[in-house]
Amino acid sequence: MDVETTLSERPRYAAAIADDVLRAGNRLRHAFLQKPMRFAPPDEPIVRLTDSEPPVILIHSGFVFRCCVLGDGRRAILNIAMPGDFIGLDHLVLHRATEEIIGAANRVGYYALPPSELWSLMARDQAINRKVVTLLAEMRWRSDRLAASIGRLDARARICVMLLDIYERLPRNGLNSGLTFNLPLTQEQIADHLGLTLVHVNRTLRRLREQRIVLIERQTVIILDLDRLRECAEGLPQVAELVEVCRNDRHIPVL
Amino acid sequence: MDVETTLSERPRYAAAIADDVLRAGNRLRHAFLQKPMRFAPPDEPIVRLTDSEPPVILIHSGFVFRCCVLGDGRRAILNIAMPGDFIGLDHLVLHRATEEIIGAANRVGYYALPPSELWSLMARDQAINRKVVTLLAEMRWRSDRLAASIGRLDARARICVMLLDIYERLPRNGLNSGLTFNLPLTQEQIADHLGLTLVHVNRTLRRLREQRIVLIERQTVIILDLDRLRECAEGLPQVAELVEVCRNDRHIPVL
DNA sequence: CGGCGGATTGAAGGGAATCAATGCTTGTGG
DNA sequence: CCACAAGCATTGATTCCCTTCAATCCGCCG
Repeated sequence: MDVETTLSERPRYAAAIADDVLRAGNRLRHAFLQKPMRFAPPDEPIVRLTDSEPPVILIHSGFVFRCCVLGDGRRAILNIAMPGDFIGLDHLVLHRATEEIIGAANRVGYYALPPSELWSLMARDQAINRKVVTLLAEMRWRSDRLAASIGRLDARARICVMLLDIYERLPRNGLNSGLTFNLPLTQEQIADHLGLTLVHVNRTLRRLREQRIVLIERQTVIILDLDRLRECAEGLPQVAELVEVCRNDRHIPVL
Repeated sequence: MDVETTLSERPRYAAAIADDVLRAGNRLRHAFLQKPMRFAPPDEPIVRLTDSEPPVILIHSGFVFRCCVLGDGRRAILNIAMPGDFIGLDHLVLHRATEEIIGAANRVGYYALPPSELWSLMARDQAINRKVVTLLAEMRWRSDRLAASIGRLDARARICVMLLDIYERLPRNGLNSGLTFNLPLTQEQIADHLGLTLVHVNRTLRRLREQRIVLIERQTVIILDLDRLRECAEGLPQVAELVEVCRNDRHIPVL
């Protein structure tokens, strides 16, 4: 593998702690599952900026994103999370959220754990502690990747990277992994995530459709030509080592 | 304070753990200071992609950045760190670096701690553990902020945000805090950091100079009009609460 | 001196934003 | 059941920020 392709591969975890972290991940999930499931209707933020002591969240169903609104009213979506993902780990150290956490389109089911409980869990169980550190590092890697993607790729490549990323995260989270999957995001939300405008996302999707690479209709993504999709996403190309990643990070689906 | 300005303020840490973390930060630094100081000549990476088991680093002198090269040879600089900053905390959980860590322009002095030693430190000392989690969360916030900045602001605003950010981090790290400071980055590196081209950075700097807002000459930044600089950086405006941040995060300078 | 990396500037082109108008679904209420 | 509104998707025309290509200049160093 080429040294140049680094930001593209998913990070690989040190072997010594991999299995350890794997099992700890399941214990961590288990702790969340003890909590009652909550639901957020669409358009109802899960975490608001005004909330004090916001919880850490494990998503059960539906897509969720973190977003912030800029001075001029424009919006930036920093992170898209799907069932099985944790979100809001920053709340471990922040007494107020820095971004809102909002459900996308459909109804969201989730488990919420207060930071204090997670801290004591981490203090008692060193492996869970490592899992949390691992999650934080992975999210940082993801944020960096987004910044590089927005800064250095054109609209077409950015969209392809995003779609491939979601496509490859789905099976990790125990979700359907076919070439067709559900993506409950509006084009405006995609635009806000990728630093584009709604209009330009639309045009770019049309071109991808005309070239028979990928088809997005309503909220369904159909990958028509996976190889060419990968080509388009090159620059920061995709996952070379899904196998090892799965070994290190697979978990019991929460669904 | 406006709810809309969130990603702009530095994160505020939960009061309960603030002092705790403050003292732990100094213990953490102390652990790094036990190591022999190392030096990296300019153009000599501190951490390479090929390194296995890369260390965590505390910077003593000089500026340092993390960067990755894309498929087409273009580069993305994801993070700029200055004396007093930690870098490479991701190496706690990665057995190979995802990005190179490179010194900028001048000679870099640093302390390096193997991940295994940091882990045992964290296991022994819960407060240090919290400090590390806090640092990781802060870096993620910084990465998110960069992504939002590149995605939603124009060249002028991006540059102003970057300059203000550095200007305000300097005193936190025990460095000179006047309106004039040293910025050992080439225009090309600034461009790679902000998702622009060298040429356009140059033009934008010229306009900022003509408007008598900020002057960059050689590697010296002179802020001519701090208020207007803040105006330009609006959108994700700057630090509203430097006081609280300092209280929570000031540390003994390592110089 | 010559070479080199960085900075500067001009001219031309393109990708994306903006402005604006029109469909298309969906949900709501009369 | 239809009318209507609202939100999202689609498309065209125009503008402009930024890139690309190219040339020059400057300070530095062997």
